[in-house]
Amino acid sequence: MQQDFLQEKQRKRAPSQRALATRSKVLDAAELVFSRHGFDAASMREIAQEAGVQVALVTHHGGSKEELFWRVVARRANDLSQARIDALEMRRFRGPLTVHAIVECFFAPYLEKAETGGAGWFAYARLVAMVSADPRWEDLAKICFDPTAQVFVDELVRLYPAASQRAAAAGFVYSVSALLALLTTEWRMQALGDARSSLAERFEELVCFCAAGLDASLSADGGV
Amino acid sequence: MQQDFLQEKQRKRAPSQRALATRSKVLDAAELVFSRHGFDAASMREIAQEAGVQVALVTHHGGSKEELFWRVVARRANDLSQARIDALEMRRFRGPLTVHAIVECFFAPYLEKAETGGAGWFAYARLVAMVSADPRWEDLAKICFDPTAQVFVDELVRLYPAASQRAAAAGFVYSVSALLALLTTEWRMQALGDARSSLAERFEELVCFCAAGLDASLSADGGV
DNA sequence: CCTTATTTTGTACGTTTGTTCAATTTAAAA
DNA sequence: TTTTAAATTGAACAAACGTACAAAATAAGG
Repeated sequence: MQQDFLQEKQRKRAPSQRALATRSKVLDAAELVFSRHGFDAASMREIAQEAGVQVALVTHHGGSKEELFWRVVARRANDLSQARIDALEMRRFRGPLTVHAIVECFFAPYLEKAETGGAGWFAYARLVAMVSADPRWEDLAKICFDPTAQVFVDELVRLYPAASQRAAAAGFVYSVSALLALLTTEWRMQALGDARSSLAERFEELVCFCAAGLDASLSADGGV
Repeated sequence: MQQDFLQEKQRKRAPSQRALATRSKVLDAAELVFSRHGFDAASMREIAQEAGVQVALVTHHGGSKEELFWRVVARRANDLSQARIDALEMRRFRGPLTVHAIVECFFAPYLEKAETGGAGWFAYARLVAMVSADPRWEDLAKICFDPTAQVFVDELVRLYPAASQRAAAAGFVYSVSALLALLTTEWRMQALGDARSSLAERFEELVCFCAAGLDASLSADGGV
């Protein structure tokens, strides 16, 4: 479902361990630099420098700049999507789903990965925000994000049969945008509020926010 | 409060009417092109072509590319901020404020301008989203957006005395991010939902979403 | 009308960009 | 060990970028 939108050319030999390591370094560096400057302001040369390799190696492992961005985004997308689907399935065994539970199953897996998986996941959140905001990445979003999103939207519709698919999708987009705001615009919040709090606390607070918002807008919805 | 962060050089003559017209054309074109491609992918040459003038004229009226972006954002910021403050003041006369009313006073003025003020306001929403998402524009946001935002956050704190300033600011940021999502990522929603609806309908739905979310997260908040 | 500040034109400069390619080194496969 | 596919190097390319500047055209102020 994920490896087939830009396949490698056919190989006659297995890649060396060093080659695999460099490929990882390149993708890590690209992830970091893309998240730092955005797609356009990021340069292949800075990515190369960050990875400690030659510029041509970035092209060799990542393809064109645009292909490289696709690869970086797609690399973590499967992992995260699977964790979300799993969380939803697990949650089903513990009784009927609530809005709060649905939102939590979508949000929590990222939090877990971000807290245990290192800085890469934090950079990744910024990339997701870029993809979600820029129509230029519409196809990428369609492939990497939409299938999982659709599962959760469907779950919302099942919970609010009177609500329209459109309203559920809208509420879901609002929720995700709030999540991305939490992850990417801490500087904005610190400018408006004072004290700090842990990431986990803010997550729980956000889940409440979104669950209540979804409940209100989907309960009120006429269902056209 | 708004014209003094990048002043013009002192003039000995009033600008001609043609000059003012071209300046407007340049700012309009810049607004359009910035919103189309983002700051980095936008080029001074495309802005010039869009405005139908020479490249050097864009520099002459807008300054450097970065200064030009500041001018474009600041141009509508005052107008919109004033409308929001006015809406809040007007609303006070009609009885005590509710969360729903506070959110509506912040959201509605933009809707009104977008529906009557032409395509520029739609492009402007994308610029606001860029400024809000990119730390590079922190100072710009601080000058153009924060004062008004602070007023609304304070209003929330007044309504929920037990809630912390931090929680109120977070809820406000979530709400604004959802508003920007509504205005800038219609393509994402259409991918997940089916039927369409009017902008005004979606606005009212979003106000419900945010009001309920704010109420839930600010009522639950311990108030540290 | 005359003066000259300002606006507009046209062009050019130096830099950085993404991408390409031949040569060299490395290591998988036989 | 030999072969050779793959990885890596280093350099170069044309194109596009933001910016600067002198010359020409325009119009405000007196």
